[in-house]
Amino acid sequence: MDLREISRLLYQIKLADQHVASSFERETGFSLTRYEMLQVAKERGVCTQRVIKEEMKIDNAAITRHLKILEEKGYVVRERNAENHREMFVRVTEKAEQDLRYCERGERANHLVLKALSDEEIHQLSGLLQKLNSHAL
Amino acid sequence: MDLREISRLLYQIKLADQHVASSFERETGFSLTRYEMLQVAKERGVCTQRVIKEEMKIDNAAITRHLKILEEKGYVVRERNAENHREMFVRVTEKAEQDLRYCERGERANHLVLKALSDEEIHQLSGLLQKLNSHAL
DNA sequence: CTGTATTGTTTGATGAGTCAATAATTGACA
DNA sequence: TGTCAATTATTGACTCATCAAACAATACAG
Repeated sequence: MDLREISRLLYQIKLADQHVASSFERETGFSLTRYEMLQVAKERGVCTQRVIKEEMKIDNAAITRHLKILEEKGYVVRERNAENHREMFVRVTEKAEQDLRYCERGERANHLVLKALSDEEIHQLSGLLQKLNSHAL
Repeated sequence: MDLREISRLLYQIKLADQHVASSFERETGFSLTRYEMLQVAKERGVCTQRVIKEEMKIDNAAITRHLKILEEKGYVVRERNAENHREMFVRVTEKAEQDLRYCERGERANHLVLKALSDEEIHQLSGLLQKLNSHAL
């Protein structure tokens, strides 16, 4: 297993990410990251940006910027925690929930992965990625 | 298989890409993309940017910019094809070959993936990604 | 040949992510 | 109380990717 083979594999991951993320956005109208962000926020109920950051393993700066955009679009409401003014509470709006439900309903739900892989293979892939990601610092 | 599950999977791919690419760069000193680019160019011998673009499935603009950087660092030489002035020939230099050989030798060769996954699993992952990527336009 | 299409590369604008620096708030404690 | 450290969010500077537009060189149709 030499470096060349590894770089080939890693480059395949990069390509997969690019394809898959752009097709997700094309088909749902949501960027993958912001979709995930909304879902996390929705599942958590009202929560701070820190919680989202930890769950998504994304940079602080990215969180702030995405949430600003989501706020402008009316998908989330943000307000400082009155008891700890460092924290910012985030809550998804009814509008967001509607739009999410809408794009879930569309049978456009991501074709790319489903077309390429069987349920069994998707499950396998997910397991491998989880293993890989859990080894990252 | 609903959209939420899919987005989780896709987000895992994104995270894997980020982890893996940054650890590759940390450990080899080469950005994954530029490493791959040098390898492709090396394997092809003298070739045009178009060939690299097709092999790597990367945007034209990205190719130009990476190659400029590689040129500044003395890793490639570029010159116009005398017989077709639209084309740019690329050739990797001796310096590049040396530095590549050097970083291959280092037993630092990418730990992350190797630590996380067995050879068997890496093989599986590679197969799944290939399948996934071949379904992208 | 001469205009039109096509090809290969380059450039500019934009979006997403990082890290590092800063600000603001809180908590601990001498 | 006053200062020092830690926490949370924000901002700025940078990299890397994309798309679209521009460009120069070539090919080709009449």
